[in-house]
Amino acid sequence: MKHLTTLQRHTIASPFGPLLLAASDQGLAGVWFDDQQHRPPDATVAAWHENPQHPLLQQAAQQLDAYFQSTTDANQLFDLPLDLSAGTAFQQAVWRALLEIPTGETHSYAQVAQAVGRPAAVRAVGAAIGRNPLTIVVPCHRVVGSNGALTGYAGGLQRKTALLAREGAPIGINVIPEQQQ
Amino acid sequence: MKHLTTLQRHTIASPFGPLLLAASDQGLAGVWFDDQQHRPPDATVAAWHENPQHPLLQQAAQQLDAYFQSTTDANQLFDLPLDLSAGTAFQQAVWRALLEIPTGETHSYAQVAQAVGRPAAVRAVGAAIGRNPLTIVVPCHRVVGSNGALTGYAGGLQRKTALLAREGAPIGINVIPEQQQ
DNA sequence: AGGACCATGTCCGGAAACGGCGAGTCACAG
DNA sequence: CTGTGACTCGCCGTTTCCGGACATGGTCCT
Repeated sequence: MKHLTTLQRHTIASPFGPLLLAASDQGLAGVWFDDQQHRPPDATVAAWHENPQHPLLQQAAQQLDAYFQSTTDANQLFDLPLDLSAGTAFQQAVWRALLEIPTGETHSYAQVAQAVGRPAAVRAVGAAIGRNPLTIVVPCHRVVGSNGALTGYAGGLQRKTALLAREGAPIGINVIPEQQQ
Repeated sequence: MKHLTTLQRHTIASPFGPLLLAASDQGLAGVWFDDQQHRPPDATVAAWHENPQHPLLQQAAQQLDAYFQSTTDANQLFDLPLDLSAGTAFQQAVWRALLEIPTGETHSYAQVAQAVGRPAAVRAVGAAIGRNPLTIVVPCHRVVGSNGALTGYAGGLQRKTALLAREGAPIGINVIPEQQQ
């Protein structure tokens, strides 16, 4: 991931743990769980400007709250400008493809690979999805193995399962009991 | 059963219910009851070409009609080219062995196993007979347990009994009253 | 520039389960 | 003493299932 500079940041609470939000002047640039993988290093985050007043951050916080509270019907959430410029061209293509997956559905990594026009780049897609900087907002949790296995989630399989469950998506096989995270 | 492609099909009526006929360019490839076990899936059948005019299918239909109408004397019925290529080598051997059983007789699974040179492969013979793609034409209904029990029939024991009865074959023991099908 | 890493998917081979059985055993009637 | 019937167990080709071995393509690291 490219180095992100000059960001505004703010941390909010969520049912799944604290969320760190980050915004550039282009749009929302980051949503991370405190303890997730591929999070920007603390040193980097410390250099950003803590700013609870930032309009975009407030807006994002509000929409996330709405997402967490709506127990059932959840459509067309998240209407925000996004700044995906931190990713490579390929990664951005993948992330954008994720935005097309409707709530309550799951696609396979192969399907996503197909969607970005690189049918064989399946593992690369997996890698790209793993680096998704916008947890929840870019629904990387809606991608599962073609056999239905959850296979992975930067925030932990526990959270992936919970997110899918509350979206009403069909949850596939083998949610490995232990070894989550 | 291997995947059969590019077949011509036609469904005819019979005293035992509708029969689906299928022909390849090698010969008659299938005769199934609508509701029998081990029938090709509907999706597969749908891909075949409905063709009532096909000479072989017409011929088969005619010979089947003759079989159903001849109340008593029924010899050397069914003079048709058969396409058994859908089966494994073993299955084909078994099916060919069935063709040797004269009308009005029954053989045991053990006898058939003997006939194909695998005296011990008795259960395997049973399995192979169960997959017979050419009901009636390949007389799998003429095989009963060595103690005379009917034991099984993909089209239902009801039909097996009736077929044997009208062929004048000795019907063995225990035609289980209920549980026919 | 080269090589290792992966939130995958496919293919292949071995192992186990599954039958349209039959022979052998045992327990009970007649 | 025969004869039945319920049960167990070995039989063997097929099917299904499972685990391991790859190919794959972008990134990241050296």
